[in-house]
Amino acid sequence: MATVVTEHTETEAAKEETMSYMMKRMKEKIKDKKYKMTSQRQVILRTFVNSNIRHMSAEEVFERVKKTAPDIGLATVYRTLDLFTTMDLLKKLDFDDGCSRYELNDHEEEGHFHHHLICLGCGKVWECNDDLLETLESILQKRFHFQTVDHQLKVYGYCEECQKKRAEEEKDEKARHANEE
Amino acid sequence: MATVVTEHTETEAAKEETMSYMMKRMKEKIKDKKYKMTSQRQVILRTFVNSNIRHMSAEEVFERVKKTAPDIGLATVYRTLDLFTTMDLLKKLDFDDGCSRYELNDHEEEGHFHHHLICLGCGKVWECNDDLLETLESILQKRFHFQTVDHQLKVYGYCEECQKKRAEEEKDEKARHANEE
DNA sequence: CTATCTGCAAATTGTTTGCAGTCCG
DNA sequence: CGGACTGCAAACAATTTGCAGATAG
Repeated sequence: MATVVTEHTETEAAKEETMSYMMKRMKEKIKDKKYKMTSQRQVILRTFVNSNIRHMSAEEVFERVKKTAPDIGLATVYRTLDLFTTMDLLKKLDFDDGCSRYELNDHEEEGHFHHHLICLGCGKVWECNDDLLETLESILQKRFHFQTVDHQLKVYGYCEECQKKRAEEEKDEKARHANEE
Repeated sequence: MATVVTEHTETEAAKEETMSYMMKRMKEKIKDKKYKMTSQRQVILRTFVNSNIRHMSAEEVFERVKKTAPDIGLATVYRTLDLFTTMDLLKKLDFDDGCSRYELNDHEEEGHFHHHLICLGCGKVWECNDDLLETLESILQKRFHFQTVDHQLKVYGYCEECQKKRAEEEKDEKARHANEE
């Protein structure tokens, strides 16, 4: 299973701000529907805001949350992540590493998507905020009459580091071949 | 689990051609490495070429292959699909419906990707061959020094049919609300 | 002949569900 | 108080693995 390491640098002040913003959104949306505000739900949301890791799997969230709330069950984590996803607080992602990942859905402005560069070498994931695809929707609408709600672009390739590694490996490979023959 | 229904119309003649082309590629690649040419592998590849269904899950392939080769095991199907994917004969896809799907990787020209429009209503998948993203790679290279090998764009939204359905449902919903109050 | 491949069954892994008890509103 | 929510354990579904026998080259 590839490790998805995406650091996220943010000042403490900025964190506070995101924190209260997300909390407010959660409280609004929870009141909106007939849901309840439980300690588990608060802790899980807080985990996303406080963590430097931007994309977390259910298991990762579970491990982190257990430190604050040791009695929590994995099933609750799954149920909460699911709920938050339908509430648009989180976004469910898939990096082909065998499990779903979730990230804070803090920029909810329409039409501003962000993409993921997934390194096939080390599995690291970069984020790329871009409006490259801004016009895509209108094209799809015209050509397929398809009403776009969201899209996810995954780009597979090699990061700078792995490009170097691979170049060296290839060199070694060739050297070995030359010796064998 | 959403059903992925993507029909693929092709004349018998075209099928024959794809068939022999794919078979040739398989034989080449199998000889290239130290792999062996088994009847199971041939049957599985043939299944992809002959089927009208473009994207198949392991289970679907298994069901189809069993008709020709009743003794085959599901594990073999998985192992073969995996092998074919690393051999670039197939492409592994993920439509978020709980299982991986595979499609024939017949157009191997670089830079010509095709995208999937996934309907959030009925789960149907459309294909959209397009060069919209042709310039993407060069931008990523410049900005992130990321060497792109492949990318996958998934577009979520509603197909024409489901747009109508949803409009009606909304109307009904409103009518019901009006009655209640 | 022998390394690769296969079928089978058992094991793993990520996720979901049923249920009895707990807790928010 | 009552329905929503929780933890637990059992259930599930997709995929993987170990192994003894089969088979391609």
